[in-house]
Amino acid sequence: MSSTLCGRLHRIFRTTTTQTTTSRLKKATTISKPKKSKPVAAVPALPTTSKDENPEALVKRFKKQTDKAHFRSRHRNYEAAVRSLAAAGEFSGIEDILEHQKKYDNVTDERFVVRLISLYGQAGMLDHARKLFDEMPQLNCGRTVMSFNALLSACVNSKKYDKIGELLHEIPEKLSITLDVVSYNTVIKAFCDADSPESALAVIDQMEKDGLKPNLISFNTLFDAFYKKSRLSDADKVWEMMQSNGTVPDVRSYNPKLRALVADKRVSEAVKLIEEMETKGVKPDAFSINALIKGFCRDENLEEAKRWYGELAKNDCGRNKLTNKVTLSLLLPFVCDKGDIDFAFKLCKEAIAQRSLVDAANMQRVVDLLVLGLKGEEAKELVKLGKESKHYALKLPIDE
DNA sequence: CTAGGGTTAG
Repeated sequence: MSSTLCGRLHRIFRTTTTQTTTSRLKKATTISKPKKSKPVAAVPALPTTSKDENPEALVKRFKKQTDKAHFRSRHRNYEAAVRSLAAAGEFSGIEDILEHQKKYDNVTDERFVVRLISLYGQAGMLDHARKLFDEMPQLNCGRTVMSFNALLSACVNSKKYDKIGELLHEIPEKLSITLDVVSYNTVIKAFCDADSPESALAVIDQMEKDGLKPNLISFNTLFDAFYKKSRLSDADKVWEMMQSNGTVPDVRSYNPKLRALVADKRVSEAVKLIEEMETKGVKPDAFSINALIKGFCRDENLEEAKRWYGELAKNDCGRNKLTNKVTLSLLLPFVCDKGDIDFAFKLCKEAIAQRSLVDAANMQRVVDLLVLGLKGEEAKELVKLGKESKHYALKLPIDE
């Protein structure tokens, strides 16, 4: 059975690769070529906890820390280290710390190895991911569709889309692995990222023929791809498919549409869509509201931008640091441009209180504007708060 | 302890 399933899926991959999508897939492949010597890190640069530590020290410290079982159980620890090393281009350090993990008993646990495979993928180190997958039997660790899926996903994260067809051809049949919905969804994601949403649609067809039912994630992946390309009528067809599949949309189905409407300068329709979501019991989140804020900032509608920022706080979806950083980086320069110093001051205080990092130059601008606006006390307060937070070395203009 | 094989903006 498994051979039939993946044989068909592989055929879709092959056909689409040899037809219209060839150039696109090739292009997607060549895009990553120039960086071939240095793997592409798929993890966005986020503020890390251990900043400015030199890579050798980090590797050494990390290996010592992983002697503790408690430390090993927290995937976030691994992600932070790998992200930081990848950002520094220290791929041998990543290899060092991940290979080191083989000495722990955890390697017999497939879930643990899956985590390591996906870390290699996030660091853009697909060859290492593949090698680890191949070594699993020697490590006394059983392989199921779960580790195969981790490997597929590593292709997507390292943008090596052309490897997916090879893996589908080579592995499932040989290892008697039956593909599941996650496998198909990963292939859908690969086609979407490789700029071939048409092929991704073909995968949906194939999975239905193979007796697997597409799920929410299958459709949401397609929504994102079509709306990103402003292909609203294609996306409408996906809504119909979803409906006939009996799948109920969630907030992540609506968010790409909100962004597309805003990008198409249809902000009032986006607002209506938010209302529709609420009617249907789908609660808008920070992504939904940020889409609107972005539109109102662009249209220079200060009142509406402020109102929706208030909605963020009300819905308690402004808690996330990263989310807040995005909101504030949208809003702060705009509010300064509009000369609403009091609101800018409030935003800065909230940013500091929530420890969500915003661009230091933007915050300095607020200090300067406060001074210009004869609000010296507020300016001083902000400088003091920035200093206390240890994140901002703000200066009063008179200090210079 | 709660999670990490698959889906969001910049």
